[in-house]
Parts: sequence; C-alpha cells; structure tokens
Amino acid sequence: MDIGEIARRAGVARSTVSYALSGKRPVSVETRRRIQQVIDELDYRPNASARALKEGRTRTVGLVIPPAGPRLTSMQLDFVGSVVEAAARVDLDVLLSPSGGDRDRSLERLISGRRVDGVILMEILMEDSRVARVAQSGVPFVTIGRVRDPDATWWVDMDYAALVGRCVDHLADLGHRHVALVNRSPALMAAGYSPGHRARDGFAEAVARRGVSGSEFCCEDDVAGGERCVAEILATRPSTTAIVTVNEAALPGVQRALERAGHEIPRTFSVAGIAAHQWAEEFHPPLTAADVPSLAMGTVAVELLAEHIADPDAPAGHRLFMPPISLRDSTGSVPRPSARPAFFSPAAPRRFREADAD
Amino acid sequence: MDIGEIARRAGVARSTVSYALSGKRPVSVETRRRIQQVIDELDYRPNASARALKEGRTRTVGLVIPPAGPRLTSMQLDFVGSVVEAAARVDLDVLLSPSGGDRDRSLERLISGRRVDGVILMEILMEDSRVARVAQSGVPFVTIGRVRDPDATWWVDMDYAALVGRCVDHLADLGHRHVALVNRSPALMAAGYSPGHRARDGFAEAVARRGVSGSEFCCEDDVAGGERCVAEILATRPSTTAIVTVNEAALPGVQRALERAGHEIPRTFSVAGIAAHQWAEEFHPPLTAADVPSLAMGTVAVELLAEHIADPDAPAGHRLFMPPISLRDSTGSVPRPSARPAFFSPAAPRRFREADAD
DNA sequence: TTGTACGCGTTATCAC
DNA sequence: GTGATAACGCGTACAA
Repeated sequence: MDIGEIARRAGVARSTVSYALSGKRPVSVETRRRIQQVIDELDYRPNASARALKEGRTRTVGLVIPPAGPRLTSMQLDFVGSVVEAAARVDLDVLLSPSGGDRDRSLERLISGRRVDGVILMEILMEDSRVARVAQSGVPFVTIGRVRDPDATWWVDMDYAALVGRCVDHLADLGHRHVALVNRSPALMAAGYSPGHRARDGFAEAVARRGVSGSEFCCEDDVAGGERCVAEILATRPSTTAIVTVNEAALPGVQRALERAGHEIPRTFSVAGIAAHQWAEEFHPPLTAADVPSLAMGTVAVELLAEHIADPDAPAGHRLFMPPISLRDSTGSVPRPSARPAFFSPAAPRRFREADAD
Repeated sequence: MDIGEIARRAGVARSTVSYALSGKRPVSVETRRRIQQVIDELDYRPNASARALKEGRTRTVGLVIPPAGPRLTSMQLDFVGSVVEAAARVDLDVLLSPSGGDRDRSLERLISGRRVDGVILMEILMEDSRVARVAQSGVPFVTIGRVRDPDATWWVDMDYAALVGRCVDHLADLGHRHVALVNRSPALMAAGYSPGHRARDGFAEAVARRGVSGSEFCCEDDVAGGERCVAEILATRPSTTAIVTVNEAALPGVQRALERAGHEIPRTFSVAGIAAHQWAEEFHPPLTAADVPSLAMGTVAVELLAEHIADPDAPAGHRLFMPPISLRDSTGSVPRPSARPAFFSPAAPRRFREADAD
C-alpha cells in the first residue's frame, strides 16, 4: 500500500500524489479529487520510516523518565501525561526511554539511532550525566527541572528555592520560630536531585533571613517515611511548631504521625509546602501549598522543544514557574504553649481526638 | 556518520560493515576488530529509519493509554512503567498514544504509518472501538484487560469477577450478611469499562451463591467520591457491615468516611477488595485485598506481544491473573449489634475515637 | 505533471 | 573470507 500503488490506481505519477498530499506544488482539483478518493478507499498513509529517512526528521520526541525502580511518583506521572498530551496536540509522537544513566541502551538508541527530533528529560540532577550525554549528541533537548548551571540549556522549572522561602515567610509571619523542612529522600539528595537541593538552599536562606530556627530532614518518599520523619522531628526538635514539606508522597504519613502525636492541624501544628494539587487537597485539612503546575510545565516543555527543533541556533529558552501559594487550612498562628498537647511524644499511642473547632 | 563513513575509515566495503554488525556472513576477527574500533570511535549506530524501512519492522511497540483527561491513576501508571521497563529489557522502544477513540490521530499514525510492530492497549472496554480499529489494521496487539468476547484476541487480565467473588466469600465466612460493592465511576461503567462490569457480575454471582444481600454503588475515582459513596451506603443500607471495593483511588475517602461515622475497622466494619499493593498498605488499617500484579501483567503483555509479532499466525495467547487475597487487618467477624457505634450516621460530626484495641 | 536522483542500511550476486 | 556493485524499501523534491 505504498505511494506507487496510489499513483497507479489514480493514473498519475508518484510525485503528483506526493504534491497533492503536501500541497507544495499546485495540483488540479480534478486530479487531487481522484487521488484523494483512492487514498480514502485504501486508507493510505505514508510510511513513517520512509518519510523520516527522506526528511531527516521523525516527528517524534523522546521523553527520558527515571527507571520505574520503586515506582513512578504521581508527580512524575503528571509530567508524562501532560507531555504526551501536549505533544499529541501538535501531532508529535512520544518515545519513552527509561534511563537512569548516560549509557542506557534505550537512550543511546534514541540519540544515535536518530529516532527522535528532540528529547525532554525530567527528574534532573544538579550534575546530570543524561543531560550531558544528550547535550554532547547535539540533539535538541529541554529539561523539566534544571542542572546546576543551566544558562546554556533549554529548561522549564519551578522555583523551589523561592517557594520554600515563601512558605517559611508565611509561617514566620504567623509567629512560628522553629520550622522543619521535610525534604526528599537521602538517596535522592545524595544523587544531587535538583529540586531537593534548591529547596534546601531556599530554606537555609529564608530561615537566616527571618531569624527563625530551621532544621532539615531528608525523608523517604512514601507514607512510612513521612511517619518516621515526623516522629524524628518531634523527638529531636520538640520546639518545632511548623513543617515545610516538598515531599508529597510522604504527606499521608506526615498527617498520620502528627495526629498520632496528638496534634491538631492547624491549631497546634502548621504544615505548608509544595505538592501536586491533588495531594494538597487530599491532605487533612487541605494543605496550604504551592501547587506544582505539572500540566503547564509539560505543555511548555513541549513548546520550547518545538521551538528549539525549529531553530537549533536560537538562544536557549527558559521558563521558571512560580505558582502562588494557595492558602488552605493547614497553617495557623503559632500555638500558645498551653495549646500544645500535654502528652505528645512520637511513640505515644493515640488516645482520642478533640472535636473540630466550630 | 553513515555506514559508508565507517567503511571508508576502516578500509572495507559498506557491505562488510553491515555483515560484521549483523553476523549474517562470517567476517575475520581482524577485520571485525578494525570495524568495531571505528564504530566505537565515532559512536556510530545505524539510522533507525533506514533500517526500519529496509527491514519492514521498527523495533518499536505502541502503548495506547487513555487521554490524561482528569489524570492517569496510579494503577494505570504502574502499567505504563512496567510495560516500558519490560520493553526496554528486550530492546524495544515504546511509543505512547493517548487515544480515547478509534480515529485518534496519534493511533492512526501508529497503525497506518507503520510506526510500530505491535500495540498494547489498556483500560479496555467491553466493546472497545480502539481494539476494533487495531484488530482491523492487522497490526499485532495485546490488551491489558479484555473485551467482552476475547477468545480471538491476545490479552492479559486479572480475574475481577472471581476475585470479587472471593472477597464476598471471605466476608460471608466471617458472618457478614449485608455487603456493599464499591465499584468504579458511573461514567466508566456507562462506557462499558471492563473490570467494573466483571466486578459487578462476580459480585452478583457471589452474593446469590452465598445467600447474602448485596448492593452495588458506583463511586467516583477519587477521595471525595469515596467519602460520598460510603455516606450513601451507610444512609441507604444501614445494615451493611462490610464493603468490597475495586476502586482504589477512593480508598482514602472510604476510610475517612467510615472513621467519621464512628466506625472502627475491622471491629465494627470490614473492608476488602482489589487494589495496588501500595494502596492496600497505605489503607488504615492495611487492607485485606488482592494486590493488582501490575508489574507482572505489564511484563507478560510485552512477552505475549513479542510472541505475537514473531509469529502472527500463532493462536491467540492469554494470561489470566488470579493473585491471592492478602489477609491484612481490615476484615473481621461481623460485629455483634452492641459493638456498632450508637450514634453512627453519615452526616454525624466526628466526636471522638475509641482507643485502639489492645 | 512526469521522471528520477536521493536518503541509508540491508542483502543478493559475482568475483577474487 | 572479503570486496565491489547494485537493487530494494518509500516518500520527497528538483529538473525537465
């Protein structure tokens, strides 16, 4: 079912069919009609490989995701979903590459096999060997997140440092003097995970600026990790009255551990942070947080990549998102000492919970 | 950087390079070494489009996912992750196609543009137009989930009907006489979503067989939906003492609503169901459930597809998963009437919670 | 409009 | 065992 077949049945030359389809040369209406009719009949569509070979582009972009290892987090998934949707809207296909290192076979195939016109990378490390590999290959790419020194590369990111700083500001304004940062897992931090490090820096800057005391805790990215982490905070920093968290997967555990310790949010303890909208709303009570605009970020990443592909020599484009912090119900003014539960201790069994304030 | 370049630098013929790479003709060790050296130096890899054009296969599979619409659920995400990983292990690339209907442009590109050697579809409906479209195209495909009449197609699925039946059995054995099924959303059911319908059938069969009373509730796939649904169950079927749920996204809401109504799981109310391992473990208390083996299912889907591609005429392969129900802590014997909370009512404000049983 | 060279890797053919 | 040559797959775009 190739273009020659169409040409034969329509009684024209192969090139005429091609021009009729592309419109790059005028074709008489009558001829075009005959050709279109045959095409519809046979449901013909040009062979993508032949076209890619000739045109030198594949109309495909690669999306490098972390190897599923433990599992993809819902935020990562949101990015995947939004990138795929945005790409589909402009008729680009998305090839997935689960690559953790710079020599993963699937990444090599994408790049040196010229399977894609461009690449989007996510879950970026401060020094990222995958980014280095793609950069070296010369294939246009955009990162969701950014490396330590990102000026020369195309990226879209969220301003973790500033947003964490704003959370600290918000809590300091409410009178909190002892704030803890619940950051991402030790393994991720050790790998140089970029949002974690920028959150760390922003936190340090903000607590210094506001003159409050702050301690950082690296927390496994799951519910159990959140429980352990809060227990540790309450045990080692008992004066803490508020948490800033960038670890959304730990949120249910954070909530559970605080409840178990007898805390009532926000009356006796405040929590703010950065999280996907969904997680913020499912927190109990709804979490005061900067909602990760994953949909917009994925969309913009595709737009930037399309620009970059169209003009490889254009100066690198960037887009730093700074979503507002949505005030929900998880932050309040610092508790008077008497309002703190008398019996709280990380291991204390749950006894009761007071009625909700009216 | 084409094969001619390699040949020139290695001082051999183009065909010799090709043969050295494919092994389809013996090449002396010395020549092979020289060629390999040049290849390593230049990091050469054959152009995927040219190869695909010549060989008639792309070494790529398509994965049709539902349009991200509201959002992909974590179970869907697990399937995507496991399929991509499994494919990468056998050096297959995965092209994502967010397609809800049978004429989505991206699905058409995959199929008639011959971009893929085979297709995996997920979130299958009883009558699925995407499946029909792919079947008609002649491209090999495997479904995760299955259509109403699946004998002729390749699929991997979980036995929702039997597993829901087992949950009912388990609850009936514990003495429960009034059981509710928390099914997927009304919209999904109306669309003919296959797991939902098989769950419905299995439930109806099991309650009849066991002579218990059962009612089905279709529940939105989110936390708020779970809360509303449980409220409705408690209001309209107050004799209900146990729930079977196949709606994992609603689980946190189910838990919250039961707590709010004064129930203590499993002492005064039992919950069992089907859910991803993660969700089951995060339920409070951990949920007695059949864990969706998404990793195994994705892997087997890729294996079946590879088989199907290798031998298009082989009889259709199937694999029905029937994971055991993991007994955790959310089911118990039916409460004596006195053990039921005196004040429970769906809208009752939370007052207190009794201490955990020791 | 038509004829045809081209993009690039694979493979068959024939010769050394 | 290896080299050289050419045909092939299929759409594109230039020259005629």
